[in-house]
Amino acid sequence: MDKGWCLTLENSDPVGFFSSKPDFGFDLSSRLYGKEGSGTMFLNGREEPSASSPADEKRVVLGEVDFFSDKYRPIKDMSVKKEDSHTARESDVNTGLQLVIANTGSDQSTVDDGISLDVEDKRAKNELAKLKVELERMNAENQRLRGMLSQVSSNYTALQMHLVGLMQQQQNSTAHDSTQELENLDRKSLEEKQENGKATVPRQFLDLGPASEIDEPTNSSSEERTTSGSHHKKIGRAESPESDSWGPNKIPKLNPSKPVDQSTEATMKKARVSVRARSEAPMISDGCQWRKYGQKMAKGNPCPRAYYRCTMAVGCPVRKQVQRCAEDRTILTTTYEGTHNHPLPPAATAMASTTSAAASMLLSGSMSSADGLMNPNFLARTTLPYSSNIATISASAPFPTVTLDLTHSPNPLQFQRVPPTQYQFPFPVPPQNFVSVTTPQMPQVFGQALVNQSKFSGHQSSQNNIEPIPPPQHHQSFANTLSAATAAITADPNFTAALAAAITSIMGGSRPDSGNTTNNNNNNVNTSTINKSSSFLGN
DNA sequence: CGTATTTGACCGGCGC
DNA sequence: GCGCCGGTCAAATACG
Repeated sequence: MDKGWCLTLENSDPVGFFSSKPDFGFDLSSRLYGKEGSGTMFLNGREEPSASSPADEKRVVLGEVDFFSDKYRPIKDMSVKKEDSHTARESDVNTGLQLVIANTGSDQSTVDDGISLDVEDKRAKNELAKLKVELERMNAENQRLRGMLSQVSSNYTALQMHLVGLMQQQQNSTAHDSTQELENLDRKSLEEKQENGKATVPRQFLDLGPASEIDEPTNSSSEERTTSGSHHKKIGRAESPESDSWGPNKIPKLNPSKPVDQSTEATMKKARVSVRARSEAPMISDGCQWRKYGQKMAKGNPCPRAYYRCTMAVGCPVRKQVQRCAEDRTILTTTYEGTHNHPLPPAATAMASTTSAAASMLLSGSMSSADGLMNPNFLARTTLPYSSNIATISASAPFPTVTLDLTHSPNPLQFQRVPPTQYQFPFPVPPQNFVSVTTPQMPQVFGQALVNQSKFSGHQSSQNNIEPIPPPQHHQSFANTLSAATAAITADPNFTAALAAAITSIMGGSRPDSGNTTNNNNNNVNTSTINKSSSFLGN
């Protein structure tokens, strides 16, 4: 094509013939330029030599060019004549496409060698393809590294928790409470089991959490929840040992005669994680499937509270309550309890890991707090220095509850008090790589969760979507928020217990998530609250 | 027709 | 002991 020629396409195609084509650009070799607005040109064009054509006539073949293979598939052959008016148009009756040729000496024509342009274009495409391949390779590598990091982190956590257990055991050996001794023995045996076990991650960590209960053996408040004979009818339905974890009936009553591990396990099961998030949807998306089994009007809130149970696996004990906030009905409070007894879809791992970590934090925090009360130094040096700083215990809640407030913009240093009876657990500022590194990693570390939720999501992750229902976008962002929350929680170097809990999930059987959750980020965990009942910590 | 939801009944804990 | 409350059950109903 001669210098000064400028070919443009105006797609007036009313039937969308061209608009349905890939929009990867134009083949510059033909010097065809898409004209957005009047109809985006999605086709590539190629100027074809036409021996018989006069100098003022151009023959242009429109076609598709495969981006990767660089193969060209002609679609339409058109020729245009240059006119004195500097502009010529040719319409195609079949497609409605208008090819416009102008002799204006525009800058597009600065390159007059179509062949060199073509070569350059191809080279660029090849380069791009190579880059893509490289990018994929890097991604794979990244995933692998994340897995390794997760493994290392898990091992570290296991070791640290083991150390904590040993230290506490030592402490207890001097201060003795028979129950404590029992607990220590229990921990030790559990740890030993762990060591002999398949995974490197301590399943027992979760069970160790509620140590505080044990620290307060005499008290009436803790105890024996589900296993005692009082509840009855529910036992039948529960197939897993954890199945009856939810319910008012299970409020702890300390029964010293019960094995320690049972009580601790029960406590773990009783731990709840509340997630506050803004959502117009009836439920937030957490990637699990739920079945509603009840709805009640709760006192002090005009909005009904809905009860759901996880239906992703038979006998899964996980329940959740969903209720709108009375003050701000755009805020949805979802409270989870229980541990899934099945693998979770990637989409569910964000919520799962978040809540699991939070619950673990709570439980371990209770232990630490209790220990801290008895042994401040120990506490300060071990698990939860933050909590020790603000660890005044609330006496109201029947269940230990962690509240993740995702309704505010991130303000890491802000300690926000939510319910009057709860105290805040300050998470440290998420690291800068919080989004790009930590978040994706978490799902790998935390394979299974304490909790999750349902069908609206499930598509946060590109692969393995179990949920059939495509999630609204806000669900996606919510999942990302959860990932961020998880990241924030786990970003706390002192938050080993949370890690332990999360890791426990892995042991729970779910395969690690590929961690491909991309981070978009409206993630904001600016606040977390811990609410510990009196029974939990003892007064 | 199978599954999910709704909704009133029921149960146990707790406070008075 | 009674009533309130939170939570669960299960029959009835709705839905696809």
